This record gives sequence, C-alpha cells and structure tokens, in this order.
Amino acid sequence: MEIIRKLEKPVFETRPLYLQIFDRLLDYIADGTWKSGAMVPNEIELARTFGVSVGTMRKALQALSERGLLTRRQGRGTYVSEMPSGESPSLDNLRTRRMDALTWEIKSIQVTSGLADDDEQRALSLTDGTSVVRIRKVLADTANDTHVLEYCRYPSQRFENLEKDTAAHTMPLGALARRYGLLAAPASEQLELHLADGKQAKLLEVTQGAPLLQLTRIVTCFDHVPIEFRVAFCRLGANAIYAYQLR
Amino acid sequence: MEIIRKLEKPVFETRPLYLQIFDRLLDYIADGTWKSGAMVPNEIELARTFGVSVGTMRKALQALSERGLLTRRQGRGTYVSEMPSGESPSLDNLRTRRMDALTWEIKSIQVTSGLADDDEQRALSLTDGTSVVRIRKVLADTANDTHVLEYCRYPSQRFENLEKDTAAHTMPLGALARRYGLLAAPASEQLELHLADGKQAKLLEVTQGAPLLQLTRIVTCFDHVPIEFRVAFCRLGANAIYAYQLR
DNA sequence: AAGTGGTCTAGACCACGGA
DNA sequence: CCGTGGTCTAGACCACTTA
Repeated sequence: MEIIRKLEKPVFETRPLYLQIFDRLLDYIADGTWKSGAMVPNEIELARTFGVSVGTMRKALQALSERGLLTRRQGRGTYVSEMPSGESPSLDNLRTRRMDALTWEIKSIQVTSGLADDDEQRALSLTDGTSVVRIRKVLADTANDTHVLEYCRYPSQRFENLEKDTAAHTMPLGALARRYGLLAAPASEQLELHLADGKQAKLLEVTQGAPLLQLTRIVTCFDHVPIEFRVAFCRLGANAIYAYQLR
Repeated sequence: MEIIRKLEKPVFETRPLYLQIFDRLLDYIADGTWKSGAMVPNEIELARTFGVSVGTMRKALQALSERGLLTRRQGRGTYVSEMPSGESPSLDNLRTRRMDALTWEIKSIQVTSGLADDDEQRALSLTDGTSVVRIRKVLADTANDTHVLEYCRYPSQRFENLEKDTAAHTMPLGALARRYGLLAAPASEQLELHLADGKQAKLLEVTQGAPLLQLTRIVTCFDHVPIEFRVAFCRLGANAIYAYQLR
C-alpha cells in the first residue's frame, strides 16, 4: 500500500491526502452513504480503511467539521450534521433584536420554468438556451411584522423535475440540494437598499416606493458550480434586524 | 522543563498548551515585541524557546494565521500581518457592485468625551459613572455617491487621552487598538433599515425620512472585553452595496 | 543549496460521555 | 468502565522561495 501510493501519487494526484479524503467524505455525505444525523466510524477505523495515519484522517474530519458538515464531540463521536430539513426557507440572518430566529409562514408560492435570461445565465454560469426553474415565494413573520418576497432560480439540468417536486419547493437550500445529490458550500451575500416597485409593493403590502432591504446571493457546490441564484426583498418590522458575523 | 510543566500544569493552567502559546504570541503582537510586518522566528526555533514540540507550536501559529494576525507562506516564512494603518476608517463591507473598495473622504470629524449613557454602558460593559470618548465622522465617497455618518465610542479607561490623540481619530479600528496595546478580535454586525431624522438628513445631505442602512457593531479584544461601539448610518449610492461572506 | 512552512506518520496520554 | 475525540510528541519527507 505504501509503495502503491508513493508510485501513483505524483502521476495521478498531487493534492494533499487529507484533501482527497475530504472530497471522498463530501461525496459520502452528498450521496447518502453517510446519512444525515448518523454516527460515522471512529478516527482509527477510518484511517485504516483509507490507509492513512490517524493524524491525516483527523485533518480531513476537522476540515469537514469546520465547514459544519460533521459534528464532533469529545467522548461522543463524529456525526453527520443535521441540516435544517424542515420547511423554513432559511433566511438565517434575519433575526429579532434579541437574535431569535424568525418564524416564517409561506403566504404564496409560484413555480415556473423557462429559458434563463441574461442575469440568470451570468449568475448561474449557464450558456444560452439552457433553462431554469424559478420559485417565487412570499414569506411573512406576522408577529414581527416582517415580510419577504423571494425569487429563487435553479439550473434545470441539475434539478431535474424540480418544477413538479412540490415537497422540495419549501425546503431550505441545504436540504433541497442534498435531495438532488448536491452539497451547498458557504456563499457570499450582497445587501442593498431598494425602493418597492408596484408589484413588490402589492405582494409585500406596502406603499410603492417603500424602502426594502434587498438580498442577493449565489450559492455554489464545493466545486464552485453555482446551484442557486436568489434575490429577496425584505420589509423589516421595527423588531427585525439582519445580523452576521464579521471575519 | 518537562517536569516543571507536568507538575505545574494541573494546578495553575489546564488549558491546552497551544492556546497558552497563542495568547503569549497575541501579546507579542499587541505590545510590539513582534512588530507589524516583521518576520518571526521559524517553527523549530519557536518550539524550542517555548519548550514544546513543533506540532504544538505549529497549531498555535496556524490559529493566529487563521485569524489574520500572522501570514505564513511555504518557503518564505512567518510574518506579522500588516494591518491597514492608513486613514481609511474601515467600512470594509461597503463595496461597489464590482466589489471594489470605496475611497472615503472625511467630511467632518468631531471628538467629545463624557459619562457613558445607558446604551454605551450596555454595549461596552461599563459600570455607571465611567466615561467614553465619542468620535463622530461624516464620510463620503463622492464618486459613488455614498455617504456615511458614523458614531464610534471607546472606553476612556482603555484609550487614555484618545480625545487629544488626533492622529488616532482617523485610524481604522485595527490600527487604533494596536496603538493602545490592544488587539481587536472578529466581531458581529447588525444591519437594519432606518429613516433619517432631521439631524442625520442634514449631515448626509438627504431629505428627512430618507431610507438609510444602519450598521451596529461591537468589537471586543480576544478576551471578549469590548473596546468599540459603533453605529453608522449609510446613504448608499446606486452603485454601492453591502457585501459579506456567509458562513 | 539552504531554509522555510506543508504534509504525513506512529505512536502516547488526557478529558469527556455514556453504559 | 470503555470508547471517543482532543492534545502532544518527535521525528520524516516534500514543495516552495530565495540567494
């Protein structure tokens, strides 16, 4: 084994072993070999099956743990992180002033599909003539007087028949992606101020020209292939804020 | 040395060695023993001087590197990260649509001090009767039509004579903190929509009631002691956005 | 060629959690 | 009590940078 690796590595794969293992484990999680919430074998056993030292195995596991895909606890073991699989369409960074999560009610949902327009092509790295599934939602947390109009687009090629998969329409992205054998990586988000146009005003029950917080994000897999393009317009109640952790 | 550590550790200090070293190195950087931009000794030498193995030393160095305080490059060595020491009062997350940094001009600056009010006491964990230095700035990037009204408060106790230290008033927090022997840790920030009151409207050259993006952040040292309480009101031009990296 | 950090190994002991 | 991950050691070799 030692010799095989020493011979093959320079030719076929020069990346660090722990990163190669990282990717293999990523596949395990994405394709369900390791199911959400399940306990995974211990370090020593994993190291043996991959033919590496415990230290190297550990580095791969820690990398996954840092990215939130595995949860490790001393004395307990290593578990596949439970992704929020419920109905909440994660707008995690919208919080109450006391940093509690908001509780969303889906007021309306509308699913269509069609050829990607210029913006969608650019955002999702699609070529001309490819199509996308579009999901438009109106969400509300009436207790906190906060309403969101959300436009999500997914490349049809990677999300086959998403249009008809109604159960998937209300899932947060993490769960949706995994349902289609994909793993969403951390993304960046952009915020700007936007004044409501007529249509937005109607859907969000505000007057035209009311100030909204506009969120734009593009989520990719770990291989940097984009899988979601989302634009959300938020009407924030007096008690609602957008909070996040600076680097 | 070995014996001393084995004897003393359980009594005086049970935290992992690499974290103890992390803190010592943090002090080196904060107090200027390791100057900004300087190269630090190599891992092996450091490990010897601290009386630990290279692996442990490495873990401490990497932790500092992850937090952006050290910069390590294979073949080059380890350097103390250069902090932005210029005049720009870092509003790093405000960007143009193309993600370029904005270039700020200080339109006005006003420095006062006085007893901390309730909000300031809460934000900075101060007790009744302690005082703060307040710096109010109006900043503008005229090219991108973006204006910011920024209120910063610092505990007088940790920033002695900051009121008279005019050079410090225009520094970004990282540089300011280091000038006073402190090291700022990553913080969290809150965003909300705010409608300009009369005073804000005048300072930002907008009409009263104009929508502003309000940023609130509290920055602490690595020991969680708060050192800055900042509230900023931003009038964003059409080309300006607030961008950040999701976890 | 020399020196640096990056990767990898093969052990050891410790602290925690659960049976 | 045992099994887990967390810490720590003392090496080895590799890849990169600079002189």
